[in-house]
Amino acid sequence: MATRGSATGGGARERILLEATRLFASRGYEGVSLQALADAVGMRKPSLLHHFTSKGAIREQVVSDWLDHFREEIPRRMAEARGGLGRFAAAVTALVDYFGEDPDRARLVLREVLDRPEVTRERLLAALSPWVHLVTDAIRLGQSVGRIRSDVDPEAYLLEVVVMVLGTVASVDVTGALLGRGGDPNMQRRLDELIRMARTALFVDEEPHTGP
Amino acid sequence: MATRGSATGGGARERILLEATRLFASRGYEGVSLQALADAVGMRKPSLLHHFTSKGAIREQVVSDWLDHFREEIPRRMAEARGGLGRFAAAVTALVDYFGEDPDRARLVLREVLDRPEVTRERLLAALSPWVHLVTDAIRLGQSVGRIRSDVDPEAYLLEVVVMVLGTVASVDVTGALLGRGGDPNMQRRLDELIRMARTALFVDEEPHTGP
DNA sequence: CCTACCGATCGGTAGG
DNA sequence: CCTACCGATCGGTAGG
Repeated sequence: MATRGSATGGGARERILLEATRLFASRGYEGVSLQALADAVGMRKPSLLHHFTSKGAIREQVVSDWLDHFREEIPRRMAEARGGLGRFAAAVTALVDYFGEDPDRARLVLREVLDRPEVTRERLLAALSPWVHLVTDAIRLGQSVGRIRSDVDPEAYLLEVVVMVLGTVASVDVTGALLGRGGDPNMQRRLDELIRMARTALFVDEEPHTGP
Repeated sequence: MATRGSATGGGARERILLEATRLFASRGYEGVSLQALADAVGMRKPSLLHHFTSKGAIREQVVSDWLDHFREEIPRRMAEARGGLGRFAAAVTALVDYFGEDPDRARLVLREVLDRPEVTRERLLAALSPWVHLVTDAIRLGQSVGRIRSDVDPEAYLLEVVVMVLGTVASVDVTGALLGRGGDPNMQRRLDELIRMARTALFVDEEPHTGP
């Protein structure tokens, strides 16, 4: 995807997309002017439009770059995270790590969901359908073997976990204050509880997760 | 709160706030111009500013009206929802009902969280702190009696449930499509699974919830 | 990647 | 609650 990949010098296109992602995530698409984006990148406004045909085109590229990244990153992390908790923990941990390491990712997705429900629905449907089926098939398998609670609704369960991860990461600065003192170790505390809830609500009995 | 309460005729101020809530929720504060708001209300743009000193003042009023409503509505519903599931189900059901009956409420809150983290943190902290303590005290009590799982993190658990409710309601149009065919009964299906997850992750053993 | 510039729309004011 | 109008900024273009 990256044509140059240098730090700050080369790859104007990449620098534009990087700043656009950060700004769109924190202020929203409508809240970011081309002028503000140009300032952040370090060029004049019309120069942006030599790289992208319009402001909307920048948004599309930001979103589709993210979707590409997500689509390859999540399965990869799931594959390498084969610990003692099985496929479930690998999936949830991959999600938590992916969004946790850059909350802007979660904010960007939530904003697209709020700002453009129809467009975003179609995009997510196309990109995530295979992945959803992979996970829900695994859940149904676990149910037939008796390891997973029979009253779990596989698709709805998965979506609830995703919503919980996205919402938690995106809102940790705001909601973390309700926990008590302390800076942002609250993030980890929230994610720990999230994982506990997801695990407890899924498996028939508590796993002795003594593995790696 | 309503000074007149008539259908569409009286209470210009209320009509402005109603339309502003809907528009801010669906397009975001930056995405709604005073002109668009004036059109929706059915008056000219300068007339809006005879009722509110600025666009920002409209936003403040929308948010604080919502906070007032939320603060009185949630405890009220918790009080009257004394079914067989105890305080927990009352709280979660009150939350789910409150946001579920008008998804714009959830969208508005999420947008404020994303758009103005600092301001929103202080506001929610002031408004929700007492309510948070009420619920978490009840959880700790349940833990000491052995009815609630000892590994539950009370504050984090509550926030995760709130995040799940908000995220689910706000995104149901988008994420519901990943469930399968069907219109919006998916909303109920999602909320059912949400409640099941919240309950299972909280109580030591499954409740035979045969009560009302 | 720049200067110079476009019409349209922004939030808001004057004045009645 | 209106008409008329303000300077500033919006996304985008011309032309090099």
